[in-house]
Amino acid sequence: MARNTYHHGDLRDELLRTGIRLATEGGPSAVSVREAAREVGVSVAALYRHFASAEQWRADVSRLARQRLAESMMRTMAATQGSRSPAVLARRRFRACGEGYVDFAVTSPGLFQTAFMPCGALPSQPDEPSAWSVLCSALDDLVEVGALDRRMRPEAPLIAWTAMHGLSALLVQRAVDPAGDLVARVEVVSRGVERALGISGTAT
Amino acid sequence: MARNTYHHGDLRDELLRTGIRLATEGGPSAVSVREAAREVGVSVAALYRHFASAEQWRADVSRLARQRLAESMMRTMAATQGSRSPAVLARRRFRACGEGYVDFAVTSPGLFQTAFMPCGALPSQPDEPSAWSVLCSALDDLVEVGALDRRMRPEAPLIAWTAMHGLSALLVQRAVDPAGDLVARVEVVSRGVERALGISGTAT
DNA sequence: TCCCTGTGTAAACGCTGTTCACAATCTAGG
DNA sequence: CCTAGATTGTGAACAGCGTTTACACAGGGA
Repeated sequence: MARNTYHHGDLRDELLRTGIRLATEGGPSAVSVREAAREVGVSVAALYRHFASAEQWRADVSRLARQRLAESMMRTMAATQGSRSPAVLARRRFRACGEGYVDFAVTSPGLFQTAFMPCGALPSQPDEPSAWSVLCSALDDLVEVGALDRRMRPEAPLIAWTAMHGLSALLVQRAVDPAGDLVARVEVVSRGVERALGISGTAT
Repeated sequence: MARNTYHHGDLRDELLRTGIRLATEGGPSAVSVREAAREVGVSVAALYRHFASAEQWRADVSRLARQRLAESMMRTMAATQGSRSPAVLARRRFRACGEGYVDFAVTSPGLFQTAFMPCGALPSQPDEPSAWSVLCSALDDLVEVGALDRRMRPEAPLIAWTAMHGLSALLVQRAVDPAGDLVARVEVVSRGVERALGISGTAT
């Protein structure tokens, strides 16, 4: 980390990585220009060679955080064990999709809040992995195996995303008391989404 | 507003009201101690006679904002026109409950973000009106008229709240593109919640 | 009347984001 | 190789923020 040359060579990326670490440890308010510069061992003004403003830097950190969220969802989905039928596998993977979302929020609340903190334009590049695209691919699989009615497909992502994001946000902000059983709540909301989408075979 | 006496007499409340106004106009980042003191026409340190810290003041402003949210829901519900049967009235009022939530978020995004900004303990006093209690009374009405299965009642508020809060949060943060039709999205999520809860008579 | 408690003030401290002139380094072209 | 220019990092300054401190003003009870 400690550089030996005058020119860092990878300062922009390291500032972003440091921002992610600060967000993970202390939440949105902890991701400050001066702290990041201190951690990297560089002058404060150096950041302004790579970002137009602190706000721009924070927005990029936030975008990276959303990317981490999508990766968490993909990891949880990938860890889902295959079953006999592709139908129950698709349903399990859809479940895992939402569980990965909530899991990311509760295990990294600071990073989750940073991912959705109020900062300018949220829409990410269309090519990079997003929670939306991961969710959509899971829904496509459900349609493919016949577990989700094709006519429901257009409105499905909004219904699923709002439910899981709402649960995550309220948990992170302790708006629902954190003493309660977490997995039970995730189960309740997951089954609610499945009923809302009319996903067949939810009896398991 | 401009006081004539040395002692203000109502400074605490006016600082809270000013905080609400600042939040409404500029969002969470605009609600600062110095700005509030400037607006009220008082010294900065005066605030510290009434609040332990800026964080405490902000937390109280946030609690007031959540109260405004609950009031918005109640207003929308109260404006719902009565119908022939109490059953359709209860369903309409339940719809209005969620619509009032989302409406508050999109018409006062700064205040909504302030209501749920990351600041310490969110749980409000049990006696004051909260979005949760308003929602619960609407659900009780649904059970009363037989539109909602009593066995669904315990998990109903979590399902309904997470959906509406998620939609509101994602709309406010522009995570779903704001160009789309707003009322259509609210409709989609509302119907999803009704299917999730198995509310009868959703064909209207 | 006097004093004491409660409330508002002014000034200072360290923190933040931002900008400036300047210095060190890397890179192209001769 | 060597120099000119572009790129990247530095240090100092500025204003704004939250917080604390010692002090000034007002009102109520002995």
